[in-house]
Amino acid sequence: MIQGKLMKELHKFDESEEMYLKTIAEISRHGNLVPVTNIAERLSISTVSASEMVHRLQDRGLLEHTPYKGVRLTDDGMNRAEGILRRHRLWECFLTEHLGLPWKQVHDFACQLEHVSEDTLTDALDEHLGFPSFCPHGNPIPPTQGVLEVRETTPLSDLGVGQEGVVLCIREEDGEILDYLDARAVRPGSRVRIEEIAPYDGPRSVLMDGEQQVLGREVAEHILIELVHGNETE
Amino acid sequence: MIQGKLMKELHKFDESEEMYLKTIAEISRHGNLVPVTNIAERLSISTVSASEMVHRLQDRGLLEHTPYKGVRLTDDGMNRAEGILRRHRLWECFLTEHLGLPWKQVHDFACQLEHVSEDTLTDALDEHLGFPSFCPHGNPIPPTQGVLEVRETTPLSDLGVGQEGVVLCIREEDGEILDYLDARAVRPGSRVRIEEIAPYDGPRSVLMDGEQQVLGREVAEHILIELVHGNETE
DNA sequence: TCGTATAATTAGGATACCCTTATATTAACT
DNA sequence: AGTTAATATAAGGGTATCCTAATTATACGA
Repeated sequence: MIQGKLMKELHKFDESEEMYLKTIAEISRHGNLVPVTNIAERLSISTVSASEMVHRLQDRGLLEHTPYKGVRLTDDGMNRAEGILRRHRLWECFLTEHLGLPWKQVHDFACQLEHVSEDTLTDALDEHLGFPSFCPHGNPIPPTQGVLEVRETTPLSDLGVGQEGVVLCIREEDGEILDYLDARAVRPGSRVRIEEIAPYDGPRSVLMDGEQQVLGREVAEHILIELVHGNETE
Repeated sequence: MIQGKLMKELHKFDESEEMYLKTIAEISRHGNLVPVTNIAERLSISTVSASEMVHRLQDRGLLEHTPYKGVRLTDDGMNRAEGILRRHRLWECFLTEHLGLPWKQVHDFACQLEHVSEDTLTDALDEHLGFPSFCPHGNPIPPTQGVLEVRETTPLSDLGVGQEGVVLCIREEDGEILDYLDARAVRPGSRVRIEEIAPYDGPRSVLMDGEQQVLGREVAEHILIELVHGNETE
């Protein structure tokens, strides 16, 4: 395909591809296979389209698809994905610290900016920000090289009544939840204790930095905690 | 077309459309009709494609096409275009002042970033930068509302031997030239005097901030000057 | 082992851009 | 007025990505 230079550049970063890689990386977290269905769901596209694209990405050597099982990123794919997360989180730092924007906007804008940052730009940004290790939501920023530091975390939803911890990060795949938690001043570093859990694994009453709050289980699943005390998960 | 939310957002800003509008705005500068051929040329696409797109843009009410004459942006189109230039130039300020990147990269990155900045982001950036009036190359930054301030400028190529002036801005449509001039320390504010013009309207020998330089006519056309002295254009 | 729910694929379409080649049309100069 | 060069349009293609509906293949629990 012979095509104009300028217009070609528009598609250089292949945003669609990047969205897939990022999504897969976010879902897989623990190295397990990611069902194509989940990808489709998260991207709000049909399973047929997702399936098609998965094939394309496999052809490009970015992932491996085990039919009826799921998908796993190759090293190449993982590198790409981490690059995107890196860009995303660095931009989040900038948007938060320098522009003072609220979490929701920070996330949404970063979702756009992550696709238009070449390494030179990203690295310059990194330096400008003082090489931060975590995004405003507490997620680690993948380094240019080397392995992403993994921290031991427990979803708030797994804590039992009386257990205490400190918020390490909020899983940021979902923009909505960030808005919700931003408004409730739930931040990395917040001290939290479960006061009560409603029947049927229902909403949690928690003490968050001394403030009484009620959080649904779904929300609690997205808040990752470092246990304090010697308390074991129930 | 019913389509996924996330993926839809990828194309929300319609980069192609924006490239056309920006290009047309840059070429037209003086309110004249822009031949479709020129648009095609600048975007490095075929005239057929450009023609097609011009029709689309006309249908969208962004421009008016007078066959065999050219194209003119409507008010809507102009607003869109100025929005893009505003974003582009604000990002250029950021990339220059805060990240310390060289002109060429600044321009290239801004070309990407300009398509992914909503108003909220742009305005926050504007504030963060202290509401600058000009980009690093001296081009005015269109305000959110109100009219773009127009300055009286003369292309360096129009100056005669002995005439003097101050560089106001470099027309930044072309990334290459920025690299070239960056390396030669040609900046807004530089003092320049024409020492000699080679035959056939050839290369200019100029004194630029005391430095002897030779600049081709093409390049000189892109350097816009404010005349000093009472010197009239020859 | 069988049946069902889940996953994958096939078939047929749509859209937005882009391309080349060939054919009109018009402007503009002699 | 007539010819030419510039401009526009028509015809036929291509790619990437998405869709729905219908079909086929598989895994896994009863």
